[in-house]
Amino acid sequence: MTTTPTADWLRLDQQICFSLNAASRAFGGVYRVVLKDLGLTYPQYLVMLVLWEHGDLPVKKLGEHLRLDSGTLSPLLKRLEAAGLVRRERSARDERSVEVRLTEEGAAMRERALQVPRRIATATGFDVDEIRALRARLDQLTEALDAAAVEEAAVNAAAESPGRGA
Amino acid sequence: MTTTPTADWLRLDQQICFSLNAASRAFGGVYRVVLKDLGLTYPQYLVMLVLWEHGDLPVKKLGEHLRLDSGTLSPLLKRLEAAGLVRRERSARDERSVEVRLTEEGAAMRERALQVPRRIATATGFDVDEIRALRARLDQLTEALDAAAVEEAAVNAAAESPGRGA
DNA sequence: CGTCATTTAGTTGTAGGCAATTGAATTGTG
DNA sequence: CACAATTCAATTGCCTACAACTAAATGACG
Repeated sequence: MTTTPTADWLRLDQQICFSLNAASRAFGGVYRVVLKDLGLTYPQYLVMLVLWEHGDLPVKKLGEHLRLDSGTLSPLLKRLEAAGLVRRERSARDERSVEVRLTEEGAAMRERALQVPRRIATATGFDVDEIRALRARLDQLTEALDAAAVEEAAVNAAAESPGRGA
Repeated sequence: MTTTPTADWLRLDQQICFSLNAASRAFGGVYRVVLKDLGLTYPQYLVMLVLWEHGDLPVKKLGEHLRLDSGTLSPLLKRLEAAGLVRRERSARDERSVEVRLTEEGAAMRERALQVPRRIATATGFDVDEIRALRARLDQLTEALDAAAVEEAAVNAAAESPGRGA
């Protein structure tokens, strides 16, 4: 049982989100180096991962896997297309939808990418089980935060227009 | 002891960095909502935290606390200045340096910000000790990654120009 | 004193991320 | 069928992040 003075709650080094941010950006640094020979940025690499795993997908599905919307994906996919790794084709069945397809070159890159996860895993200094445990913890955190964001948004909306409360 | 087929290493849901990214962005969502009445973005809030904790600081020091460089801080600080929370003044002793000072309004905002960490902590669904443990784990991860980035960069540099090896 | 390397902010260019809007296609409903 | 609501991708605008570069000021050293 550890009590903390209220004032200290504002200390930067107590903010979990700061540690999280720092770790995320540190990963960015490692990926930047490791992905350089593939010519990919980290988010582009994530898109390729999804395509390698699931095959061709509409932008919508891609976004669901990655939790990204079209505002982020559209320009990113254009860059992948310009790099020759991907084609974007309007679906014939549903003209609203755009299918993202791997090119030969994009599919071929998978082989070269196989070494990436191992290099990254090594860089973390964690073993497989530690990584798994941390992942589980983070996913749990994300779930709680997503739920809370909805809650908070509802509270805020109620505060702005005190319409019909429960 | 769990062996994983090499091919599976590319699976998105095995990438620790993805969980990390997702959590980081989920935090972003909560902070966006919680910080709305303060009119701050999350990185701006971090800057304010540092200033509240350490008082006026040159841009350089601010960047060291936050691991951000002038390319990120300069425009961000301009926005804080435009919002009236901060002043930027060329140091008299060293004209290269720019002191970032809290305005009355900026200092006063601290009171209103005191509630933020509690709301965020609640949103995580974790208790204080769980947060502390996760923070420690993440900081450890960041340290390992920072070290590895340097290693990898050295390897890459050596590969590009095979100059004098050890 | 003068020159040169270093330090410090700022700027530019590229790339994410996200909210809000737009426009086209599809679906549901009368 | 007609028309409204919905879905989907793209676009716009704003805010990070970071590499590479510029410009000004400082410090060290011959």
